Amino acid sequence: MKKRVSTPEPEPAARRIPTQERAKKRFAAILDAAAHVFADEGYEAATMEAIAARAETSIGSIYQFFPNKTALFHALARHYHGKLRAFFDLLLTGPLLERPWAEILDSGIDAFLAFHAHEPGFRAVWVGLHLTDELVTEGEAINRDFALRIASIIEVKLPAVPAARRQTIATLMVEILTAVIIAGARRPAEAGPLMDETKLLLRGYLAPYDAVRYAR
Amino acid sequence: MKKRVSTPEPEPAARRIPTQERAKKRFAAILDAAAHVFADEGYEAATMEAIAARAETSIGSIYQFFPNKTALFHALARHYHGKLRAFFDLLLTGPLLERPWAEILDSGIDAFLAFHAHEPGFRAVWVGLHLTDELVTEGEAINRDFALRIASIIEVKLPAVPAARRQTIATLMVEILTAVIIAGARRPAEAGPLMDETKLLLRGYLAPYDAVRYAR
DNA sequence: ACCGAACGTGAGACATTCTTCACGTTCGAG
DNA sequence: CTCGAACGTGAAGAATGTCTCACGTTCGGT
Repeated sequence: MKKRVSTPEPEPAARRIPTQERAKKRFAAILDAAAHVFADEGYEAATMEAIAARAETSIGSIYQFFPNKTALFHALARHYHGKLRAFFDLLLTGPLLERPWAEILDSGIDAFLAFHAHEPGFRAVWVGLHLTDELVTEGEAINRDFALRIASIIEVKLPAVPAARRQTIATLMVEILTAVIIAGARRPAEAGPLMDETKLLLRGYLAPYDAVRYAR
Repeated sequence: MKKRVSTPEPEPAARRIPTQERAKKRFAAILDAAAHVFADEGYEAATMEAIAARAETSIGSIYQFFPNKTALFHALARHYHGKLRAFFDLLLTGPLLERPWAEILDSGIDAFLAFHAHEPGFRAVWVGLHLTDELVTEGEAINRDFALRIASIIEVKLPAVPAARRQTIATLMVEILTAVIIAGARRPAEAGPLMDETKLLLRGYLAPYDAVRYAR
């Protein structure tokens, strides 16, 4: 279950790629089941058995497509990484970008919240990705990607923000959003107020830079 | 390793309480080793074997004092909870509280950072406490405690903050500090700038309430 | 010096989970 | 309809990890 420090990672055996329709369906069902089970139990506690059961298939079938548990999790991570990309592409090319900064902030956060609510496995993957060294790399990639997109929005909408701090601010925003969403999931009763306060926080914090454009 | 839904939790057997000096030393060594191993590997991946090895003792000795792995982790959590309490008591009774808000914020964060750096296991415990349902309760207790102390500082130093939002703000601050510290540990190179930006963020966000006292 | 209590040990019982594989089934091209 | 390839299955193998327990050692009061 755990890799000893010296193990040279025995090159995960290649697996079958589904060609028939039923195999594709099964593949998708496994991925979906994995998302739910990982979300409910966490990476370590989730068992292949449970995932197979939830996908209404057998353990053997999972191993037809994924060489091991880690690979399954990675596939899920890539899946969500792609979805997050699509989400941002939509946001960055849509009409929202023409609105004032405060509105982008509010609506962007709401949209991201909706994305989270709609993809139950995403949070689990995101959290799980920072758990073990094995998975951190993938998680960092998603986070960095996320931060880069935010930085590009800041560059356009808040040109008064010093370029040197732009990336740090974007990173901080990602970390804060992540933390608040996770906290909200932990205590649903506080989720609403906490999120509202977070919006106020981010708006208030960056307000000086937003004001510049009107100040001169 | 995992509890099945119906298991009625078989009442953890009582363990020996160390009376002799050598037993106390061993007890402490186990706790210390556990902190490091949990920090390095995470709760699930940490093995009792590894903890015993690090404490330079045998597995059997651990089970002399702790009925199971969870209990060991809980003991560690209580240990750090106490230390955090002491940390805040020091802060809340010290001369720092007489200084202006911005200074309390900066110095308080620095002190908390130092606390973290000085207690390597604390972060691991803090993170681990939110991983499995089994441990969430303890983690929430620490977080709530933390937030209450911050709220009480806000009440004194920033009386302009509406009472209704005080607790939410304090909770948000705890979540943010946690997130930034964890992120900093993940990417040490960015830790400094990220923490500085966090200070700016919190200061800027609450500045309006701080200004009130001088404004009238 | 003596002795009961406290202590320390680690092999192994027991349990869980990942992963493989040989076998049976279904599909679809010809 | 035929047949090879793709597919699905789950019992069993292999690995790892938690926790117990019978035994040997050390301590400290008398």
